[in-house]
Parts: sequence; structure tokens; C-alpha cells
Amino acid sequence: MNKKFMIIDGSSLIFRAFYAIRNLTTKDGIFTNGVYGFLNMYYRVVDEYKPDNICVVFDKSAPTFRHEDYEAYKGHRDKAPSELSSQFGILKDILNSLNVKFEEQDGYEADDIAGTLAKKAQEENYDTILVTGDKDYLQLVDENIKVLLTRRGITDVDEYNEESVEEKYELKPIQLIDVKGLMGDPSDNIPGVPGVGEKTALKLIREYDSIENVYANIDNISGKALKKKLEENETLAYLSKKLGTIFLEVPMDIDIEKYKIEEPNYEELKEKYEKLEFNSFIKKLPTEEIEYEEDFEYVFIKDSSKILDKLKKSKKDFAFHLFYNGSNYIHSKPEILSFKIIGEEKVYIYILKDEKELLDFKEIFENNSITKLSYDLKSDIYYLLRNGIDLKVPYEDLTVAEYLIDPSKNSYDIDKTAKLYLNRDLFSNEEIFGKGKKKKNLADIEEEQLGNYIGMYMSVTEDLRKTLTEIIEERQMHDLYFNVELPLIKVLASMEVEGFEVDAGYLTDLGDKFNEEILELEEKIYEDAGMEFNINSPKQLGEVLFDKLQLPVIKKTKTGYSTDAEVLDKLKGSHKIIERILRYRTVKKLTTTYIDGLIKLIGEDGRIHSTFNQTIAVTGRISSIDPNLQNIPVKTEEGRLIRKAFVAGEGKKLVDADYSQIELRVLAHLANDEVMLQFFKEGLDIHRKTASEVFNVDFDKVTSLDRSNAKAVNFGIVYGIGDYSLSQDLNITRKEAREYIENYLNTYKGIKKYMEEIVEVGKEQGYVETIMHRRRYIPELNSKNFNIRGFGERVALNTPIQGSAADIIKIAMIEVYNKLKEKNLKSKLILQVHDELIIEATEDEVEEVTNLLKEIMENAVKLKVDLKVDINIGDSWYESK
DNA sequence: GCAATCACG
DNA sequence: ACGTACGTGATTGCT
Repeated sequence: MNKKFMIIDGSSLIFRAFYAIRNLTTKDGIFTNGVYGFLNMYYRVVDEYKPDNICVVFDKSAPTFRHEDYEAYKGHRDKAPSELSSQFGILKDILNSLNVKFEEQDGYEADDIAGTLAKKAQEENYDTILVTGDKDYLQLVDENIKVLLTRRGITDVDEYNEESVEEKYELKPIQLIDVKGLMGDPSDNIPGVPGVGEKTALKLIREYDSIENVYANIDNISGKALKKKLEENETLAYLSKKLGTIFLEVPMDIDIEKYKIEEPNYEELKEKYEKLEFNSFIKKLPTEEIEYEEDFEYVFIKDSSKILDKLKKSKKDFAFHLFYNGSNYIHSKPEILSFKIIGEEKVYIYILKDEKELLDFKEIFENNSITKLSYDLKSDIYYLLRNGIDLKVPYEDLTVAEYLIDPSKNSYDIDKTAKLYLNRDLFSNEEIFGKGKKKKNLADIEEEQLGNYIGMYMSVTEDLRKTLTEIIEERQMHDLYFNVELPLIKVLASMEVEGFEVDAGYLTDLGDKFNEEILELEEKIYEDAGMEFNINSPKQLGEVLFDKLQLPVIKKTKTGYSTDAEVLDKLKGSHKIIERILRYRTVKKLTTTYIDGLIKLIGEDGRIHSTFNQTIAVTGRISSIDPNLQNIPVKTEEGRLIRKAFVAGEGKKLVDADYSQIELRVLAHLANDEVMLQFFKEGLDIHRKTASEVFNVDFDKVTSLDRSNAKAVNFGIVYGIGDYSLSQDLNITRKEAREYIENYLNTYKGIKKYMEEIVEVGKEQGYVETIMHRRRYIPELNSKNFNIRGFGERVALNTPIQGSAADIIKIAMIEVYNKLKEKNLKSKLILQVHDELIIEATEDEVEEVTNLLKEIMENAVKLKVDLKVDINIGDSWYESK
């Protein structure tokens, strides 16, 4: 018996189902009819035919080679409605969980890929079953190749083999191409011979076998009119035949075994079916929980030399982790060191008496021939680095791996990850440590529970490696993971260890000044209000302004009156209390967040050690907490004073480099907008140039208002602007805003096209990508809620821009870090602020560092537009920015 | 634990 | 989940 290979035309079935099943949506308005119909069919045919291998094929929206022959090919066909196109992404996502491979290729249609696969399978003695709603597939029927054709919607199928085709049409399957060549196909805009319909075409081919032979015998054709039509349209007939022929040589690596049926990921399927409200399919999923046999044994060791010996002798990769108390490792210390050598059962647990003991393990961590694995590796690297140990590559971190697979998660916890990817039930952090005030320390946990917790942690770390790395490889994120995100961990840990020197005395003095002013302002505000109240409470403030003082209400929030700066700005002049409140807010913010907040976090070394989070921002940016050093004031002179507290150490300087207009440059690159690319090439002020084009004035005559308006539009575009928001931002009417945007998009036509295309791509794929293939899924694109979908569309536009810029600076950081190390320089990278890098450089190295920083940043990646970096040097961040 | 506000790119 | 711009984090008040 031959093996059975089933090829399913996903595009055709989803299309059929979409029109056959009406109005099937989830309660959130996600259209699911196409996907539902497909799955119904899928389960039915798989049950009935029990194939050994399965592949689903899709059309791809790019123009196919057929358009080169005939421009009008499928010309009048309307674009699929968004309710349908949005379902392709959902279906592919489900296929992934079903572990069913799918194929699609630019320039080819689903039937071409199906045909190519079927012929190849035929050579390898498979019995192939093609499942589709498209009658054209019948031309592929052959020995060992059958077609299942849906009939009336998708409820029934007809099975065609060689005999049944011949019976029905009295022709060989391959001759159906000739029939189509003569009769054409209005749905694909294939012309055929005008005036020749199915009846005539069938008759002619039955009689003469092929189009070629029809023309060879043209004089024998009975019927003058028919003969004339044929003669006049000979080229058209041949062209139509060519267009109607399924292409059997799609260039692709074919390995039919790749499509072998695999066990689906039932956990994922259940989740996805629940989201889509496919209850009937949930019932099909196996219900019994798979019992997991624990494959580790934990050992508490008293003497570190025991495990040390083992690790030194072992040539195998190992998982490890340093466990600490509390939620922030920087303000804590490592308590427990655990190892698990890959493939071995034992999980070694060693309770550190002092973190200095880590030095005993230096040789192991600095061995560059074995891979070290961890879940939450940055904390480990931080502790090692803090103790003079440089964890050498190769190393891998499963937290980061999981983040790359889906950056939208709120947290990356090992118990949830283990459940999702390995279907293993772990104790949660909360179960072990408790929560709130009762939260326990590691030392308070009973030994057996601790052993099981750490044992599972290590064993799961080991097992996740294969599962997660496979997904990363499949998605072509190898480079992003291994050459960007993983090396970056060490760079971030190093910045955390280095910290930023802060002048506490200066901050205190500044704080005293601000506090004095706050006291004065409070008094005056109470006077203005005629009562004392808590100015910090928006509720109380609202009552004072809008009830007591009867000022006009500008805007409301969910809970009451809005009192934000925008509202207060509009109320300026109507009461002297307003300006005082604005001033109070400004000064209060500076003292609480930036003076008191920062002073609290200055370490014993006089430096602030922020924590950089690599797995928070969905776009790929890094974020900074405890404290956030990425939002230190700069926009107002008063706020900027805070930056005088951030200083270079003794005998050092700050070298501050920032990318000029990186997001607009990335946009110009992604959109391939000739006009904007050219403007950047000319090195002109891009906002001024934009103003000159959009408002149609000479470059030299652009007013500063024009320029700042153009600047707002440039920024707005990057965020997926709307006329409403722009009008608010620029204080102009909505109509004017609409005109600005229109003019803008007429100037930058490439950007206009890109904006439309990227949304379509997002809908089709279910995600968008950065230049490094960083992925963000956007389920919001499927919402029928106008606002949510609008949000999805803006995100689809903005994420590739913001995310690619993040990719670029990350690459630069790694190269800068490595170069400083390679050249044995003492200067260190200490901070990144999205488009800005700060190096604390020793005075003798300033020049060299300046040069290498600029060189590396400007050449981190090669885009269609040059990257430009501005550098400033100073003793404090105030001077260097 | 959430909402409002405001700091940054 | 968002009455209309993307991405973050800290502080304060209040339930």
C-alpha cells in the first residue's frame, strides 16, 4: 500500500466557507466563518482518508508570474473583504498548533504549489489526495492523484479519479486545460475565445484532442461563424491555455516526509478554540491530562567542591540559576546556586554563605566551549559580573526566547511557560513564597518543597530549550535571538553593574529650593480656593475648580472631572489659581519623582544602578526601572537641571551619542519612499523640507510655525495619525488637519502606500515584523469594534518602525560593548535611551571612544538611507545632551 | 490594584 | 480594552 499524501488548498476552502457560512463571529466580533468551515472540512477528510502526510497550500497576494503574461489576469476580481483576509492569519496560527505544515510562495498560486507537490509525490509513489473547491484542479488528476472537490458550499465533496473525470467529461484530465483555453474563465479573467462556451469547447476538444490540433484542422471545422471566431482569436486561445495551466515546477525544496502527520499541541489548540468559540472542536480534543513523569532528582550539597569537580570534568552543557529574595535582584543578593547538567537527572542545590563564593565557579562560567542555560539569565550575569566573573558565550536564556516568540505577554514566569509549552504543572511563585506581607524568603521554605521547586525550575529550563529554539528557528529569528538578544543580555547586565554616578548633594540642594516654592504655592492655592484641600487629589481639585469656582468643564474622565495639563492650559486666564496649580504640579513632579525618588536609589558607591528590562516592551525596546533613567526631564530648562546631577566619575567624561531622526529614516527605508529618501540624502532639515513641500513654500521661506507643524505631522505619521488628534495637537480644525495629512501623503506617496500595505500584511499574517524579523501579533486587527481595530492598524504601522529602530540600537550596543572590551578600554557603556547611548569615558580615551561610537552606530545596519549620529561630550548629562 | 497625571523617546 | 497618536515607568490618591 502506498502512503497517502493529502494536499489541502487553504485559500480555496476558506474562501468557499466564507461565502457558504453566513455571519459566524465571536462575541468580540472576530469573523470566524472561513476558519470554521475549513476546520470542519479538515477534520472530516482527515478522519475519512487517514493520510500519512498533510500539507496546506495558500495563495500569496503578490502578483504571480501569470500577470507578466497577461496583465488583466484576475484583473476585475475584488480584493477579499477584510472580514475574510483577517481569517488567514487565524487559520495559519491554528495550523501551527495542529502541527500541520503549510506552504505559500510569492508569485505562485495555491494550485501551482499543490500541483508541484502532487507530481513530486507521485514520483515517490504516494497516493495523493487534493482537497479544494476549485474545479481547475481536475487537470491534475492522474494515476495516484485524486481530487476531492467541494460541492455546493462545503457540505459535500465529490471524489474524482482518472475514470470519473473521463466518465464525466469524456476527456483525459489534462485535456481540461484545452477546454478552458477555449472557453476561458470569467472568474479569473481568462478570456478564452469569445463566443465559445463550455459546450462548444468540450465538443471541439473531444473531437480534436487539443487546441493545437483544433487549429491544425481549422478548415474542417463546421460552422462558418465558429471557424471565424477561432481564427480571429488564435493567440488568445493559446494565451488562455497557458494561463489556465497549473504550473508544476514551482521552485521549492520538496521533502514530502516533512509533511508527516504529527501530534497537535492540544493545549494551544484548546486555548485558541476557546478564544474563537469553536466548542464543537474543543470536544474533539483529547481530554485526559498527560501525566508527566518528573525526570530529576534534587540534591542539596554542603560542599561546593563536589559539584565543582563534576562540572569541571563534564564537557556537557548545563542549566544554572542564582535564586534571590525579593523582586529586584539589584537590591538583593544571590542566596542559592543551582546546576543541572543537561541529560543528567541530578539537580544540585547549593546554599551560598556569601556571594563571594561565586568566584570558586569562575572557571566553569568562563568556559567558552559549553552552553550555559538559564531562565532569567540577566540576573545571573549581573551577580556574576558584580563578583568579577564574565559569563562567556555561548549562553542561552529561555525568558528571552519566549519573549521573542510572543512579546505581548505581561510576564514571563517559568510556571506559566512550562504549562504552555511543555504541559507541565509547576508550583507557582505564589504557592511557594506566598504573597503580600506574608511573602517568605528562600531560607524559610521547607527543604523538600524548595528542592522540588528548584528541581523543576532547572528541569523545565533544560526542556524549554528545544521547544522554544525550534519555534525561533522556524520563524527565521535565529539571527535576532543568537546575534542580537542573547549578546545584549550581557551588555545590559554590564550597564546595570556600572551604574551612573549621581551628585546627591546637588540634588538635595535643588530639592530644598523646590520644596520652598511648593510651600509658597500651597498657601496661595488655598487662598485662591478659599479652602485647604489636597492639591494632589484630582478629585478634590476638580471639585474646587469646577464646583466651588465654577470654571467651565473642558473634559471628563471615567471617574469625574479631568484636570490634566491640557485642560488647565485652556483655563489659563480664567482664574489665577490655574497657573499656580500648573506650576505646583511641575515642581511637585520634579521633587517627588526626580529628586526624592532618585536620592533613594543612590547606592553606597554613589551611583544609581537601574534595572533594564529586556522583555517588557512589545516593540522590542528596552525599558528602565528602579529608577527609570529613560525619562529624566529634558524638555524644560528647569527639568533639565536634574541632569546636572548625573555626572561622569573622577577623571572621566560623558560621551553622549544620539541617532538623528532614526524613526523617520527607518520609515523612509521601510516604505522605500523615493522622495523622503532623497531628502535625507541631501542632508537637509527634514522637518523644514517637509514643510516646504507640504505647504508649498520655498525652503528658505518656511516659517518656524510651518516647520513645527510639519514636525508634528512627521511624528504623527509614525504613530498612525488621525485628523482628530492632529487637530488637537496643532490647535487647528479637523478639516485643516485632514488637508495637512492629505498633502503629506501626496508628497510622500511611498509612505501612503506603505501605510496601506502594512495593515493588509498584518491582517493576512496575523503579525507584523521589524527588519530583524522581530514579530508582534496584532489580534486587534480582527476586531469589528471600530476603535479596537483602529488601534490595531496604528500598531501595525508603528511597530515595524519603533521596533526596527530598537533592533538597530541594540546591534550598535553589542558592537560598542565588544569593541571597548576588545581594545581593552576602560570606558564603559552606561545607558541607553532608545535612540541615545551614553559612555562614561576616561579622559584619555574620549577621542577614541567618540570615534568608535559614531562609526559603529552609523554603520550598525545598512539601510536605504544613511544613519546619522550626533555626539556631545561633557562632565554631566546636562552638558552632554 | 486601578485611575489619573506627567516624565521620556 | 480605548471616545480617536506609538512605546514606556513613577507617584499619588482612593477603593
